[in-house]
Amino acid sequence: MPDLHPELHPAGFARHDHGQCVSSSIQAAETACKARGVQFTPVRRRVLEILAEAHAAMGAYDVLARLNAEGLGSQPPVAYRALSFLVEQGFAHRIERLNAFVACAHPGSDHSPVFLICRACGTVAEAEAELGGTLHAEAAQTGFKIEQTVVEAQGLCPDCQPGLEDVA
Amino acid sequence: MPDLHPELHPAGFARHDHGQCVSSSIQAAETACKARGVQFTPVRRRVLEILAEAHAAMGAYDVLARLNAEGLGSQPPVAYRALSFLVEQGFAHRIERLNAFVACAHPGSDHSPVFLICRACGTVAEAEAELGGTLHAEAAQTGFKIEQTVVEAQGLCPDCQPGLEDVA
DNA sequence: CTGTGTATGTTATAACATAACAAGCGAGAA
DNA sequence: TTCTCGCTTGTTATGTTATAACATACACAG
Repeated sequence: MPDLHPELHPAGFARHDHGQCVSSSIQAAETACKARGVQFTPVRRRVLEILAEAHAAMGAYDVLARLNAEGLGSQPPVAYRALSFLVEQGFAHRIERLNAFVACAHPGSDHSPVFLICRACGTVAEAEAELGGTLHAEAAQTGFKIEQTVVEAQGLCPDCQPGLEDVA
Repeated sequence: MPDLHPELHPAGFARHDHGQCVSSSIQAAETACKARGVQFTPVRRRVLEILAEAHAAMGAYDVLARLNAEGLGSQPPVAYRALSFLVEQGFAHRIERLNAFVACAHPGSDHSPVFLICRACGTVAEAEAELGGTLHAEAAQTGFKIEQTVVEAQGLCPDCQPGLEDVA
């Protein structure tokens, strides 16, 4: 994997109250878990916090290193299990392109996300897009029944485009 | 990786002359290479043939096994280099979701493909879609400059849908 | 013939992911 | 209480995907 600079550019291309968005992620997850009767355990909670704080894609082993530093688990399955749980429940997403994970930016709403991945700073922004309909329609013509879609765009975020600062 | 059944369902959801589509892939690649002044070496040609014949996504190590059986290379870099070349030149595509590769179904035309991946039989169909415009427009609002997109839909192809045969 | 560029061969290892089984623990039944 | 059931976590081991780094070969221009 190329270096993801997981700590840089903690915003989705816009400054915002970061502590707030972390705590709202956690709160949404807590509420949803209660409603669904699933457990929001310390490991799961902490992994979601780690992802939300990073506000960028993190590899499973990066997450694991954090957990390990805090005594919450040291072997890959611990991280993968927590990440799988978060993805299943819709609290986080997997970025196929990067073999990495991000906290969901729109927790609670049922959505099919579109990711904008900056190749310079590694920031991942989650957009909502209208592709679902178009795609389903196109697929229907061939008889294909879509269950799930992955849409990932790679490019340069506003902060990393030439003209303002360095070209990277 | 889940089993990809690389030999099954050799069509993009439609019967067609298979030998023909293989040879047209090869021919298009040969022409393009000549035009661009890059080499279409035996290994590269054979890898493209292997992908085109399979007409499904194949992992790099599956391709490597074939090469190895034919004495064309036995180490991972051989396969990865050839695959990278084919992807760069637009003769093949990488399916992120599957960590696998397919021969391009529309060689020659500059396109941003959409893949329909059947979770039951592993067939991968390549569609053209109009998403590029929509996506660019949405991204432009945030100031993000898209360079490349990945669109992959997973579901059931016509042959694998319940009602006709087994549900899988 | 010699240097340069491109491709391939080979070794080794990095990075990502999961199978399989053991152990802990809370909730509800007996 | 005590059992046992289901779920979560701990741990070992291994499987799978991918690349770094360096050596070799070969064609072609100078």
